[in-house]
Amino acid sequence: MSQKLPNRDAVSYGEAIRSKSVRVTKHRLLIMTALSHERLPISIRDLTKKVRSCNESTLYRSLESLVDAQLVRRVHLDGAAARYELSIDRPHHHHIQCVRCGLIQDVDICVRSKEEAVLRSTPAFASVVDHSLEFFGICKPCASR
Amino acid sequence: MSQKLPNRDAVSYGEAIRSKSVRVTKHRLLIMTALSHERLPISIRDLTKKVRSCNESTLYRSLESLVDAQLVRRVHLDGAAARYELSIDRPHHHHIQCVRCGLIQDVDICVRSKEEAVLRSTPAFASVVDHSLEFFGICKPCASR
DNA sequence: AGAGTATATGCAAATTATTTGCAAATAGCG
DNA sequence: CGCTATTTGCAAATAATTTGCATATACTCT
Ligand SMILES: [Mn+2]
Ligand SMILES: [Mn+2]
Ligand SMILES: [Zn+2]
Ligand SMILES: [Zn+2]
Repeated sequence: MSQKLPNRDAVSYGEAIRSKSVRVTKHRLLIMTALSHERLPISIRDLTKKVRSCNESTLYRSLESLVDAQLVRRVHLDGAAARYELSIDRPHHHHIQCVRCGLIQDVDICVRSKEEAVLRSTPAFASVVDHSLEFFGICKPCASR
Repeated sequence: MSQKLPNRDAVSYGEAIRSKSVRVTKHRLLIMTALSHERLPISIRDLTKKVRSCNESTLYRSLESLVDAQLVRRVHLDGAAARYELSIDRPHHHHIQCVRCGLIQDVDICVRSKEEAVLRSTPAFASVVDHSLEFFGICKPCASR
């Protein structure tokens, strides 16, 4: 799971962005490149430290666009702030976080195959377009302490 | 799925709370009773309107305790604010929300059976204690509009 | 390449969400 | 009932997210 960050170049992200009919801007490229350097979902607060040239409002607005375009995923773990990670270049996945120390790791379990069952059980819905899935546990160091 | 709110009395919630070695207070009983009247996860902002006698700080702190005690679940759907729902009196479940209109419905699909696989794929973790799972889709009215 | 238009960004301010300190109130225990 | 650990109210701090508006920029068309 995870690891092996392809670290593509900005041009390549430009193509990815354009293909979703989202405007390719300097900031969006910077944001996606910054995210590509992260191994785990990062909060906007932390991202501002990595993309200094980008105003915080722009971060919020750009990430919103990128999430809509499915180039980035928004993840809710502990704490009130959302975190973000690239959703291209690495396989779709989810996370597990230690409730004691906050450690986060990727996990490759997914529920996409359950979407059909979801639709069967909720006749009010016509389709499933996305899902969020996060596990919480206790990491080994915390368990043996 | 869902529906059929047992609407138990405060005494009964008192026992549930005590059984988790959490102090039984007037506010906690009021909060759990208020939650028992909700069909869907509710934000703290909305909950303050239902539990007028309870200070907002108390709501935050009480809900934190109740979540820790697993009597309440915290749910992240659209928007920045967390929502809360009782986690007793009705079976463990998750939700699906329409990305167009915000409609929320309960879903009985779950991933508990995948926890073992999660542990196998993340050797750094000793146990899984919880998970969050939410689906997003398009409801039929929105789909045919 | 240049003009025109829709969209993005900076900046400051507003709003919303959550957390905290501390004194007073209360629950649980004997 | 009296004691002690917790909880609560209140006000204030902090954190997170959103918004208005003037300016800058991306993309389309010529
Ligand atoms: Mn990840
Ligand atoms: Mn529910
Ligand atoms: Zn998935
Ligand atoms: Zn579940």
